Amino acid sequence: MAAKDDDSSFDPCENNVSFPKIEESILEFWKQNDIYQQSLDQRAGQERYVFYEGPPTANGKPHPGHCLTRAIKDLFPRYKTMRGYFCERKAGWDTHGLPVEVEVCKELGIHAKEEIENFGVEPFIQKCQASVWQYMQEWEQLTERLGFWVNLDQAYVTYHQSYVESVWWSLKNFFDQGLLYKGHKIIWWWAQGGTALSSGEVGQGYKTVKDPSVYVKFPLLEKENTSLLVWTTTPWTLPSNQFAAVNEKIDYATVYDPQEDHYLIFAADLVEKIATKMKRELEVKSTCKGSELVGQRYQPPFDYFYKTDGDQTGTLKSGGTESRAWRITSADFVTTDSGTGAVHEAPAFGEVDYELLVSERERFIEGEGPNLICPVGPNGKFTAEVPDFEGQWVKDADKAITQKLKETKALYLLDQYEHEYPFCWRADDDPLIQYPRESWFVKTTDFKDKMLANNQEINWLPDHIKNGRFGNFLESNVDWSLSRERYWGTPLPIWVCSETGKMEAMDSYDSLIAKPGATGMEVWAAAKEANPELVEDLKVHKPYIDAITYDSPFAAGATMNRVPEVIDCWYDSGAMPFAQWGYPHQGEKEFKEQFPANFISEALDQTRGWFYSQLAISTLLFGDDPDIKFPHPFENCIVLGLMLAEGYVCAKCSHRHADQVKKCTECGGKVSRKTEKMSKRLRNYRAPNEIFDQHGADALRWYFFANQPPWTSIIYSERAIKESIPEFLLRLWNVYSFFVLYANIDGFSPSSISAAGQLNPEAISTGTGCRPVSERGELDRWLISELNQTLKVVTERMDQYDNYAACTKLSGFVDSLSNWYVRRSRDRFWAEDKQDVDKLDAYWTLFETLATICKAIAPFTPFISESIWKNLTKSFGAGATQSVHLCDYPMANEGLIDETLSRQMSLLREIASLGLSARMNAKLKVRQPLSGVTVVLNNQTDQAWLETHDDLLKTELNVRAVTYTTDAGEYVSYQIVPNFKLLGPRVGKLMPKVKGAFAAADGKAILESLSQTDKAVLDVDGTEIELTEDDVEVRLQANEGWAAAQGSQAVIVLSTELTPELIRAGLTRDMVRLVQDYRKELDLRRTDRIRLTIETAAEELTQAISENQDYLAGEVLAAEVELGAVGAQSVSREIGEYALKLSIEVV
RNA sequence: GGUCGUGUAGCUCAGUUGGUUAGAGCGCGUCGCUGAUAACGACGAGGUCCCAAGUUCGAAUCUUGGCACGACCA
Repeated sequence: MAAKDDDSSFDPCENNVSFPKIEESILEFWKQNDIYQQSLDQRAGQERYVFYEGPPTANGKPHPGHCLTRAIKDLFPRYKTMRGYFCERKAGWDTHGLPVEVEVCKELGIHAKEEIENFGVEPFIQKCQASVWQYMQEWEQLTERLGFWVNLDQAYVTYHQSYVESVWWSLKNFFDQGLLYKGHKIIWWWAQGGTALSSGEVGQGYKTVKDPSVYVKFPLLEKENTSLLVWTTTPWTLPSNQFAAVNEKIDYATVYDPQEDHYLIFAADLVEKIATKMKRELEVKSTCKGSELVGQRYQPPFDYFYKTDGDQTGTLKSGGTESRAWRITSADFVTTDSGTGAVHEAPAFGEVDYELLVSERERFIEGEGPNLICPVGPNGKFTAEVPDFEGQWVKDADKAITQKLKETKALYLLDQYEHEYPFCWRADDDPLIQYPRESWFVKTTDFKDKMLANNQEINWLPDHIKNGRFGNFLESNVDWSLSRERYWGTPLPIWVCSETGKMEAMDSYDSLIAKPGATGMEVWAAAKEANPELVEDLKVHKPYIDAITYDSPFAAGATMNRVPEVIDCWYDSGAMPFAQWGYPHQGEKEFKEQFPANFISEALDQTRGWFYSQLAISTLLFGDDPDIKFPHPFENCIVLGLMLAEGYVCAKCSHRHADQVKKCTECGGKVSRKTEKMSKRLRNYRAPNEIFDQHGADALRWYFFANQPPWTSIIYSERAIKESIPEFLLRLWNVYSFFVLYANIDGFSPSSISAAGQLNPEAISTGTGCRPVSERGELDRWLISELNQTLKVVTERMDQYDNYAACTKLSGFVDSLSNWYVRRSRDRFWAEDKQDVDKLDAYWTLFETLATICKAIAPFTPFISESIWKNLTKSFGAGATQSVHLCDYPMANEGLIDETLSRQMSLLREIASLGLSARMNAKLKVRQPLSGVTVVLNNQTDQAWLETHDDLLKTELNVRAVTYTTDAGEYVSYQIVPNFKLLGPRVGKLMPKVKGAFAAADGKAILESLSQTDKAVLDVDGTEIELTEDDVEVRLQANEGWAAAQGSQAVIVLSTELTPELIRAGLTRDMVRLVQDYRKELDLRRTDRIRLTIETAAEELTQAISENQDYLAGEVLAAEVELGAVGAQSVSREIGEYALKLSIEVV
């Protein structure tokens, strides 16, 4: 954008604008001048707008979904800053947890926990810490390139000591209140990784798999030759069987299998199904309710425990005794959807099974109920209690167990069953198992009501999240399973007495080492000495923290040792409202000033993640504080939809194509468009950087903001991103470059403005030749009115976090600006007299509009607006605000909104559009002047106004005259229709008849009656209905035979008769076009004056030219127009059937 | 199976409290413009508003029940 002419007020715009190139230079400008910091400094002391950054993990590459979150996170803080708020934006990084460990394991080529232990926890942790920053650069680059203004230099990091200690403080708080407890639960267990997974993590790993489906005979002890037929998809749990469950309400059949000469009991509804599967005739002997089966004893398929404990009984609380296990019980969850209607229960390996055990145990007096059978180790392998399968990984043992069942004839049927089963989300091949485990829990269930109340006060967008997904999740709240038996995470700050088992929680490193007898700190000191590069923060991590012990206050001579667990990394991120400041050990001021957040935003998958962890921790910690009102820790939350990729997939061979092609490049098959999940594996999306390089960050941002509400799923389609450019960015750019072009040609300069500052309307009004808006022409007043109307809507919508509606409004305005204001004002800019008042009005109006709209779009498309701003303010030097992002957001001046004018102009535009439509239908090109049009309005309210705009219509439609008529019976017929909204409630059921009566009535007569007496009477089946003007809507129907077009408010009729004079005028316009073409061909400057010579034998042309010589000369900037022989430098052209030669000479 | 959401033009989506000609952009077609020019504009074709029942004078809109898709959870 090098200035060719330093005298001009604006740098010329390049013809072929490259947004990515502009953006690079703007980034440089922001950096050089520290605009972000300035935008903050300028608001210091103002009311805060608090934003929390949900920390991403930087150990993977950022993908398009991150662009969306970062774009939305940028939009509202920018907007609010311009609205005058002080909005600091602290970046953050989520650094702990399984994802990091798994990455490091991959790098090391190891997998299981034992392998990590063999590698050594200390070097492993060090690797984790380093790995966290692996893609840091890419993240920072993306953040900057997208224009996401956030303070990266002072980012919070979840592994930092201060952060960890904040988390400790909150945990100690819970511990001291008894809210942190160790419990025994069935959890989803990742055996290879040796850790539990949270429900959110489990949810991410479901896959469809085929598992064996086994139907096993459980012989009943009290019934000869009869078995309960039990079904399971996890044969490996059968050795641990403790009960069989039926549903009391279901009917069970006793069937006879002749082939085996054996009786089987299972759900009556399933007899046919199972008979089909077995390809056997099964004979139903009798049926009974499930309740009749309850209590019967059976022999389990494996006797590892049964052989010793099979006869044990216990005393019931209700009196009497019952066998402890291996009998039929009842459970509601048993259905006949699949299987046999009888379910095998291994309480160790199923949550519902475990609950059943617990409720069974409660029937017995203390100590006499059934114990939990669990012959599987934490590594997922069978223990010595099951010698036949000892050491086998349970899932692998399925086969051997099935084989064994076959041998003992316990197996009745073997089948396959397809279902969803969870796998470890980070290690795809590892199936999870349900497993009993001791784990630390946070007692969130005690706070359910408070969390629900807190939730009610949050403004969720979209609002169905509140009582839908999030609300439901809170309703079914279970205690937070907090601990992880892993390595890289915030250590659980609890120390246990070696003697008494009593525990204490620590809230900081200092308070820990200040404990009497504290020792073990030298382990860290030694490591640090060996490697001074080690970051200090590691000292609060495993294994260093584990080394620290102190004297037990509970028993003399005993030591306090830390428990081995680390915590769920969701807890880390949920603690960020206070932990980002290190509160309460430090940062109290910052915390108090910036709690709660006004605004956060993440994608839908964070419902159970960050949204929940924040709300839960905050409610537990601060929910009872009378000074802290709900909602906290966030007030407004935009829940973004998932981002989908667009793919082109061959129907035949499934080959994937990156771009839209019709035929498959591999097999020639038909390729169809498909939207699907983004997947690293399929590489079905373009890297964000490629989008930035080709289309620019503003294009991507605008696409995100303006194409759909942010909570719908967004298709990341390069094609769509590209297409959104001409619609808005380029259109605005064209208007702007049009302005710059002519302002420079005319020497228009805004530099006369005193105190330019932010180029507010008041400042602009001081410019030389700038008249008050009220004195300017209609078109100018209309534009300013639309502009203010736009600002009004945009600020209203943005205050409601509705960026989509705001963008729609902005886009509509830019369209009006380009396609009506500039188009209709072009000749004003071309006026000869540089001091012409109307011309200056046009410049000032357009200048003000550009300056204002540029500020209005700044939060959305920060680059292009900055670029325009810099050029518009070029002539003021330091007199104008340096960056558009340092300006206040433009607010509507409602006094300048003229609703009537707006309505009238839209009517005028409709009439113009109808005129063009009529021309089109009559095949009369716009270049051909016509003698006139006749306009017939449905409603005369605005006729007088329209009549004052004849000139505009004349130019737009290229006609000589515009006439309005009310008596247009010749051209149109009047059709009247009822105003349903008004008449409906009044006449009720009569409405269909009224409608008929309207159709049958003489429209014109009724209209006349209305216009004369303000009322009319309609006869509907003998009932007279009195009508007022409002009850009737008029529709005009153009009669046949006219070149006419009808719209909702008017009919336009063209005079199609072409006089020779009109034809010649048309020829002249053709001539103008030819000359302009030729000028361009000769590469003349726009301001070059020429001598034009035309040579033609066509009489019609000669006459046309001489008749319209002045017009022609004016249009093509010809000093002279000569009819006669051309010289050697000429071209031959044709207009219709006429041939001619042209020559041009610059004078 | 449960919860939530979505279903409107070839594609992506709007459609305010129910009101009778259902809109936009892109794409497509036809044409125009040629001093915003590797732009720009106009016009047009294209819709059983997923289906069914109900409420109502009147339903894309409200109710109920289906169907399909998606997400989350079991």
